Amino acid sequence: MVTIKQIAERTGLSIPTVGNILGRAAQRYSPQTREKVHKACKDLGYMPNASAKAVRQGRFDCAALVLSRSHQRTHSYIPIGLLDGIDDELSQHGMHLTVSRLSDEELSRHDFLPKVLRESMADGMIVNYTHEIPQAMLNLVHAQHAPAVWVNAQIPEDCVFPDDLGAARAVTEEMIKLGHRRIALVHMIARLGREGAFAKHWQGLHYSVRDRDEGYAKVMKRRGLVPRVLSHGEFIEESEQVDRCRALLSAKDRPTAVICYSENETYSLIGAARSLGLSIPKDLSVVTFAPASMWVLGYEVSIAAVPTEEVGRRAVRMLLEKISHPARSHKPEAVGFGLLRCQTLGKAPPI
Amino acid sequence: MVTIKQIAERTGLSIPTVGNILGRAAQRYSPQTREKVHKACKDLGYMPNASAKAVRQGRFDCAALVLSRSHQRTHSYIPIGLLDGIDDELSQHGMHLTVSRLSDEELSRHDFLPKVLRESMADGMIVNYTHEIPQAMLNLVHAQHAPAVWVNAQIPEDCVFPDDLGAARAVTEEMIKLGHRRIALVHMIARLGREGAFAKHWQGLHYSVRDRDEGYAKVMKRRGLVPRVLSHGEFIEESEQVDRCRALLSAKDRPTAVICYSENETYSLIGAARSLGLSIPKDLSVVTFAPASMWVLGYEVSIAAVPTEEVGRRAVRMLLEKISHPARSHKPEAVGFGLLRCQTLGKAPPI
DNA sequence: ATGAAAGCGCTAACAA
DNA sequence: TTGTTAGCGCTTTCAT
Repeated sequence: MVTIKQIAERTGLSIPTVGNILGRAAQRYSPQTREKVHKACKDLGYMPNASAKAVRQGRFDCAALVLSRSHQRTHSYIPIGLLDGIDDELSQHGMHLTVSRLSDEELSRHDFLPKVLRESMADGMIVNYTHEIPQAMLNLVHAQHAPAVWVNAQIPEDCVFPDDLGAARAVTEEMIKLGHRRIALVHMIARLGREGAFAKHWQGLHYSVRDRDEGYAKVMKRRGLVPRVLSHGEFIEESEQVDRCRALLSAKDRPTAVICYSENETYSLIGAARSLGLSIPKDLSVVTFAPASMWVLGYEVSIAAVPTEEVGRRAVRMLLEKISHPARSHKPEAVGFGLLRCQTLGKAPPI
Repeated sequence: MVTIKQIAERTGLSIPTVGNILGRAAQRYSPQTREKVHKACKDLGYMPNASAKAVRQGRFDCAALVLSRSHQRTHSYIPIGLLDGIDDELSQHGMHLTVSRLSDEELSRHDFLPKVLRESMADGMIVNYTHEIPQAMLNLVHAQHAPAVWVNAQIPEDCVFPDDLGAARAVTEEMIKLGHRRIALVHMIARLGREGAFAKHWQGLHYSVRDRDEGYAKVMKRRGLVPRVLSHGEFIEESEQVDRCRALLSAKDRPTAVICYSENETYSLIGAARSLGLSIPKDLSVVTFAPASMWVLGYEVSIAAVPTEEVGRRAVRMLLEKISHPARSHKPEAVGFGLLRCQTLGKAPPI
């Protein structure tokens, strides 16, 4: 490892001189000296040691992202947008990111915690522990003595999450504006855990399940329309999902517009629609919640675009605030969705 | 921040005593003293400062994961398995992970590099820069003076990647063993960049495109069969993909088995098959490359399971080797796929 | 414009 | 069994 000491020796200057020139006080020195130092650095391939700086400054210039690992099977992906948003915003402030995953089992065993939670190495944490946040998790974060911001979760304070409620409302309103009256919400609730249990009363489900349902249902009722949901409170085997969609779409009073909870439902629904000879969007409009535009069976689907990247950015900004003023707490921030209108959303057919 | 100094003051012991008790030399001290120290730590909420340790030990106990950001639009996801594999293996060795993304544009601007590449903060790096690795990238990594391992890329040394060649061979062999003769490979090459250009001769494409094609084609030829690929050397609009699959499947000599490059093709292909009334796997077998099992229109699709997690683990092991012995270089490691047989792979229909 | 001295939190060698 | 001393790489006064 090349150190400023070596640069000092090579240039015949003192250690602080080199440090100052490479740091914030460069203008105090003569151009020649500066040049000499920079040349030596280039020659030797010097890079500052982030840890030494951190020790001295009492600040890591680092944020930790804690990811929940509990639902690995069902959520095979990390929203890359979250990483993008977080990392972009962090690097604008000269900070970097360390990442760690934490499973439910590890929550209890204090001897088996990830390093990020055992040692201090970050100025704050962004916690992506979205489903019901266990007390043990709150304790762990508290034990860190570091400011924390939750993403993708609704808690009383210090959290940033996509505004699923507003988005569901907006999509429903938009469909009604297009003349739709029979609008359904399709959400095949996934099996929770190994035992095949599923949630009652939203228990153990991500808040978006409740909020998307609620936003949709409230607007429907306010307009005097009847909400129809396939299918909360019931677990549907993957193998049956298409059939259930077919049943929904072949009923006499079939919906003319469907809001899908996510990509999964969209594939089944559009597949079912095609197999019934329904054409999109003439006979059926489809909008789905998704992070980015998606093509299904030749259609570019209209999207309520989950603002994952913006959530990341806002979380970082909130975290930086908290790092500066640890005492202050912040109100929950709901980040608005974009509504991306593509081929699959159109006027209601005449009835 | 709570330091061992404060623990020392509170317990009336010396700083090194506290440090030793919390570190590797605990057994040298009396149970009472140890207990006193541990109690004080718990009371004050002490956590060791990772940076201070790093400075002193000349070792960060940290690996950096550098992600390419270049194909953000098309690759909206990070394979979580990679993170899982890397982080699991790292934490078994008391190390943690920092993450950074790097776009093609940033490669050139040395003033706009991510911190991980400007400062030293990791003992080594895992580089996930999969498409043609630019010289600038190699220079950057070299400038770090830190050992590096590439994942998901084929370079002359120090890389770990999924064995797409072997997997394609294995899948093709398996289909032939089941009696299939007319086997096709479906891969709708994605548009590269904004201009809609697409690759010739695999240029600018991920190695898996070439290797999956090659593995498939070689086995076909060796068995005296004719490889049929939809469609290399041609860019197919998303809106046309289903129609192209329909064309493929409605020809008189239609394939009885299809290997899909990825999820995308699988949706289109199975959609087309269903719309033609083909039943799966009676009339048509389907296998796709994918990270995990997937359900499409009611079928659980047979999978060549990309061993992303294992790639991560192996990369870490190779990296640790390199950290211990920086001079040694390692031969490329190809990690085998699992073949997950589900509903969509069956015997060839009688012709 | 440059350097000397001190110290961040932790650890390792050695002394007592 | 415990304490002393020294030092990792860097930054921050404060002299010169």
